[in-house]
Amino acid sequence: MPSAKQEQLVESALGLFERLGFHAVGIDRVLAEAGVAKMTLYNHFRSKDELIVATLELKDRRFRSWLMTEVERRASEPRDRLLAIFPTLSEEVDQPEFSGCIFARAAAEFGEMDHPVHQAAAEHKRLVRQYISTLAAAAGAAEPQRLAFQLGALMDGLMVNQQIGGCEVLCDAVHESARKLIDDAIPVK
Amino acid sequence: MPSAKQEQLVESALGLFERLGFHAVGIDRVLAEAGVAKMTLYNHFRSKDELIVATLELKDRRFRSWLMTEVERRASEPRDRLLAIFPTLSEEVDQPEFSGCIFARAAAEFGEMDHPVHQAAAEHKRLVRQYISTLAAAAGAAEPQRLAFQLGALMDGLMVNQQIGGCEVLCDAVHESARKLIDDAIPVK
DNA sequence: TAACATGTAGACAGGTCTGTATATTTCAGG
DNA sequence: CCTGAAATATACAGACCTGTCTACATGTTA
Repeated sequence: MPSAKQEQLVESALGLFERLGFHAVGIDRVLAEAGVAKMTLYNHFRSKDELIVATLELKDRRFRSWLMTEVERRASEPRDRLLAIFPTLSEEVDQPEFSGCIFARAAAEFGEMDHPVHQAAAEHKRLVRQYISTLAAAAGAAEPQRLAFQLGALMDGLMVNQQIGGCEVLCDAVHESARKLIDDAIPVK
Repeated sequence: MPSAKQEQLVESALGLFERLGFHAVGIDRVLAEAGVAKMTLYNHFRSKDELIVATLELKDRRFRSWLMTEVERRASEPRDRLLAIFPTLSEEVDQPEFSGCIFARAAAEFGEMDHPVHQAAAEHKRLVRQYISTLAAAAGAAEPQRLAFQLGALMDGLMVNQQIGGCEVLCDAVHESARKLIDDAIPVK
């Protein structure tokens, strides 16, 4: 049972880290935005890194919940749901304040594979792939995990390129890529 | 005509930034590794940011030159060269010390679009796309730029996922994606 | 030899960062 | 009303950061 102050801390931290990056945001700034004293932070978390991991775990739950809800709202057949991932994601990355995939950024800023932050990012990517793989299996893909890797890579490619220098055609081109891969991997009934 | 010391600075900086990140590496560490005095740095560059831009420009030239050389060595027909991009890139990302695309990382650490570092990263992605687009046009693609966006996104997706948590099947799955996209966009003669 | 550009060494200013220590306040439950 | 847990304000240590400054060494060229 997380306290209210704890939630507020993680919430503020997530917003700041998403906008400005992990190393670029100091603890004092998080505290000011959350309206919380420094000792309160260090009562709930052992270190800044532990706070970062908590923000990634929150974002992971939130992102996957949002993705699944949205995908299931847009389509009912597993095959159509696979395809619906990309218009859904496009809506997200088209937001003007979109600042890239926070998990990719976390893994980049904390490069050592055994760092807890890096591992939290890796776990998120794994879970997203797992969801895609489940959909692909339900849709009758011969190699659902393989398709999950392919679509996962497309998603990350979309986010990276959109953040570096967005472009009208990008989202549509990536969506078309996904359609071709899905069409090829899952025979139409 | 860049001085020898200047080249040494950029070279050391590139190595450190690739391994550890831009914010994580201080100037003193670059100076120690390069064996150069601090004033020498500030005689050649106005700021650390300017040094970072120089390292990105060096890496851009080096990466594209390597990519083109390798691709042209592996195949002679434009269409085969497009396909050869992915085994070539796979060789790079399979290195144990691979630490992700430094341009994506730069754009992540310097999020503001108008920051010189961000712009240098964007310029690199644009130039890579331009190369792909040229190959695609020579291969007879109907929409070479569109294919370039698709393959560029695949490249970034490969690099992000390999760095976050590499996997045997990833490179192969992405290569297969590229093959399908190319087959679909360029009719076999 | 003299002038000049280039690089070196090292201290320093002024700021930031994480994490700790201390002393005080708030507030709910018995 | 009293006790105790939780949060607060604030100062601080120790480290790191970028960028500047000064004084000195080196080596090339005229």
